[in-house]
Amino acid sequence: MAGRQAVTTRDIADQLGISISTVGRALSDDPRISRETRFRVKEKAAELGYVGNLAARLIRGAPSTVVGLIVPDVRNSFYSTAAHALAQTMAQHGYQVMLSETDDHEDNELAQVKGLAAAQVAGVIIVPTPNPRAGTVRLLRTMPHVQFLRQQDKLGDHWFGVDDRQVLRQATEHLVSLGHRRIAYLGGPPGRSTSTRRLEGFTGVLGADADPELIIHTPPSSIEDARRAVGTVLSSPRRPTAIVTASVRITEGLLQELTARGMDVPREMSVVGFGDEPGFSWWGGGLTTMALPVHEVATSCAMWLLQRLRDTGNDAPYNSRAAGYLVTRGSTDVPRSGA
Amino acid sequence: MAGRQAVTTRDIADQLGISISTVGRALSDDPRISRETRFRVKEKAAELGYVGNLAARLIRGAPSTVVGLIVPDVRNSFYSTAAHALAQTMAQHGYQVMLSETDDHEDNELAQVKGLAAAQVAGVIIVPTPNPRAGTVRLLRTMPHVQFLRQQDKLGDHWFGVDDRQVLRQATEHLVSLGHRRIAYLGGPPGRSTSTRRLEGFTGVLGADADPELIIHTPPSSIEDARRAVGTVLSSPRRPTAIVTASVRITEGLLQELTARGMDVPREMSVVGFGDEPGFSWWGGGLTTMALPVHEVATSCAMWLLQRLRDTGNDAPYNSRAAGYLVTRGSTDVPRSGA
DNA sequence: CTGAAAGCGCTAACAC
DNA sequence: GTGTTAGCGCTTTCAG
Repeated sequence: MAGRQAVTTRDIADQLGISISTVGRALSDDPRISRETRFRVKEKAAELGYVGNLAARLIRGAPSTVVGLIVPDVRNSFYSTAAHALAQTMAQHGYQVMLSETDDHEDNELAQVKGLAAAQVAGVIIVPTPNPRAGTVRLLRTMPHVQFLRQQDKLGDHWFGVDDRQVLRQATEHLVSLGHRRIAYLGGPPGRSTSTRRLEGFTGVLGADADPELIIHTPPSSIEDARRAVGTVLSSPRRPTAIVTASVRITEGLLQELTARGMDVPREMSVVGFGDEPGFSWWGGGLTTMALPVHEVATSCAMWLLQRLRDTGNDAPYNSRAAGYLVTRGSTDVPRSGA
Repeated sequence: MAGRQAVTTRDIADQLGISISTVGRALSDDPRISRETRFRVKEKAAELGYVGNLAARLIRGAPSTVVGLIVPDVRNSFYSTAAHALAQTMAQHGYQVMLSETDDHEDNELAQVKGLAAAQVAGVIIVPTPNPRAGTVRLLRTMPHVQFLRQQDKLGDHWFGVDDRQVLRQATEHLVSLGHRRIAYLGGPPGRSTSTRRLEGFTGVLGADADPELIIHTPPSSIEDARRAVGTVLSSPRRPTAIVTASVRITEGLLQELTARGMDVPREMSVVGFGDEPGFSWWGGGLTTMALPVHEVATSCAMWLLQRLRDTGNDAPYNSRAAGYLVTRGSTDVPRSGA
């Protein structure tokens, strides 16, 4: 690399033989500065490759132009979609995005929130861990923030997500309407707000027909555990005629396992997935699945935060719960033998 | 939100009736400060929820703890993988990651680089656009940076990527070894360094057998264009017995189109994909494809940058070209009729 | 062992 | 129309 030292307003002032404040004013198009001086300053700035020092502005009390995004893992398509929507929306409005991952560990979460606070971010969008540390809660209270997808009461009442209950309700209703009664549910363990509500959506529809033995909780991001769970379900004496899943990774595990076992879908087993990833459409005869408007939700979330940053007073609770929609493809059919 | 105002060292000093510098020293474990004072200061700091102001440190010349990542679009699995590897590695070493997207547009790229420069980032990892603006080049020269995946000579000689030529060579050799001669190539337009080298890998193996009519360039991130290209290839009078692709999205488009047409793979057509996305393993009888060690490459890239930030002197050229490997599944077989 | 003071780059009040 | 000055939060001399 070459010129380590960044050029400052002082450099410009010195080279032009004028004062630093004149330079500052010229650069910010202050009307008091003569057209000519303004021109000379800007020309020199361009020539030297001047780039303002945000840190210096920040310290003077200028509003920060950075927002933080805290997610478990960007590789998860929900979160990469969110990161994209956020980066896009924020860039359009002159903001920058700081990316933090928690790996769903509360200590990482706290460390990241501290980092963002130290960096003076203007606001934060967070997918909280199941049980945030007290420090995390306290720190977040000092900065504008919104929760995305997951919801944690202690973290305040600003939330953008999908209607998890509705999503699983609709998935389950679809199977029930086809005649299924013995349906297995593969989801994340309760504790995460999303998992809890998804399970509620499922049991809400199935009522007394819900068989506790066919409700299996696995770590929602482990494909391996999901595959094992599928094995358990299939070898159950009360083997189901259909399976619904409540996480993208679990869905992927399910598809892998069913493929490996050469299961005949939908003849032997109907399947409804969660989310609509690229490969889902060509799995077998196409996977029937619940598509989620993640991009839209993330964009709304970003827009709301922007608005919130402008209007520092407004702090009214805000909740947005977007609906998912069923994409019917080839993986669901009526049960072979009446359940 | 509550306490807008962040607490400063001054607040701590005032409340304890000591000087600001003592507080600063205590917080940084300066041995000159008595054990007791140090303790009182830290306790007070914790009580008030003190978080150092990075901007203030920065302006004093402290090294920045932020690195920038510039990618076309994080939703692309290559880049989300990179973002994850980077975030993870950097967090481990006390750095933070600023995420910038270019959407492959050079003006966005310039704007993002400017933003990162203004934010005083310590370094940058960039997937450059095909033709960076002069300003981008000039600005990048002033900060430590590494190129990731794509390579652009003007941007310097630090690069981490995969051996694109080798990847397409191996893919093509696999088909040739099965007996294919009439092979179509679906890749991005030359101009991007990666596309050029991938095409070279293909033509290098096929030599005189390469049929210009069967080499089709489409925007590497457009599934739609890829699908159309597949149509073109299939209706060609010199219809190929096999197809290789040179981008993930194009591969996805190909799979969709072949599925839609009910093509019998590998009997009617052999196919080798690019990258190994989750769904590829269950497409048809499994997609034979070139897997790429993106995570490993990204991690090395991050580690190298860290090292580079420490050792400010070292600026020797560094190139790393990781090999991809063939994953043989069910989508390739010997040609039905001798080519 | 602790305090006072300077200064990083920038802006805004206050001169002239 | 332009210059001077002060001060943001922090570290780092230089004095005690």
